[in-house]
Amino acid sequence: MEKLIAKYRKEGFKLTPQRLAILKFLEGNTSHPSAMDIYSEVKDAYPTLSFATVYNTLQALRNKGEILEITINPQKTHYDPNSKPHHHIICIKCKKIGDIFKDYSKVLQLPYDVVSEFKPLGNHIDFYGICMRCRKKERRYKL
Amino acid sequence: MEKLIAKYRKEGFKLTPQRLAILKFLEGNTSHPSAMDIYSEVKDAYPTLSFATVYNTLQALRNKGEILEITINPQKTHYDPNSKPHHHIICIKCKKIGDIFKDYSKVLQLPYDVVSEFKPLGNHIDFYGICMRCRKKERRYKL
DNA sequence: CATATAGATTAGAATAATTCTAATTTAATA
DNA sequence: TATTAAATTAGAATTATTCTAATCTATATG
Repeated sequence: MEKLIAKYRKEGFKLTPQRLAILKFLEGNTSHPSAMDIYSEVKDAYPTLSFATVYNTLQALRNKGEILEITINPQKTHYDPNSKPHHHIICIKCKKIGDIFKDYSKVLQLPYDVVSEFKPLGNHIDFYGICMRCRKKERRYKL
Repeated sequence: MEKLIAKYRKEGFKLTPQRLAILKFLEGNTSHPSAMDIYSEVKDAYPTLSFATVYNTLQALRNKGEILEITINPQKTHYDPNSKPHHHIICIKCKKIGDIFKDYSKVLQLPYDVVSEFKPLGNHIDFYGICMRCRKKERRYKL
């Protein structure tokens, strides 16, 4: 965290208390929060916090490649502070999102007609499934 | 198309002229239109068309599994009338979306810790890349 | 063919996420 | 400590989508 902060300062990215609070909230966070989630949390410590600041900070971090946008939910964007490329698995019942750290690039060969039209740079997989909790719930109803 | 319409009628899905126009617009359409795209097009033939009808119809078709939602763009949902499972490749410059018809399920083995937490049901891959047109444009600027 | 009615359509209002604005404040530097 | 470019703020604006309640109509039935 300290190193990151020094790097930001060097880049001319001003470290305001609000931004530090947002960074702290995001650090190691695997809950895939929305802008609202971040706002609610940080607002407790900084009651004058505005959405503009949250969005502004998220945009800056996205441009730096420090966080990833998750667009699974058409209602609102979620953010993932883990910038290492990884994939997601979403429970089709409760929408819980799990992380998958595995690189499939080598096995994802694209068909010829696609390669001739696009130069591929990366990939992201959304797996769909049902999580433990929801599976247990389903069973309960069936019995 | 005729068969599909007969099927819909049997299911009690009323085939109004507006719906037929939407279905006709979507049939074989590979442009991944947004609700607005559909509205604009069909409005020409049915000037009283409302967004409610477009969304209502899209929702019904989605529930039937006839169309897929594309959530790549956080601004708005796009729709894909090709209900066969397939993947997408998105140009990071112009956002053009291409279709990829290939089943990668067999090579997408999930790590153990994920399988113990989720029962996987399906997957969708978004590839990122740069399309021909944008690559040509880039080259032009560099020279 | 006329009728009944469940379901569809409509205009416009409501909602919700996100972006914009313009005035004020502040982190970082000198 | 003063300077200033950049950040913060409240609140307005924007945009996609959903809701509402009144009206209309595709379909099934007599």
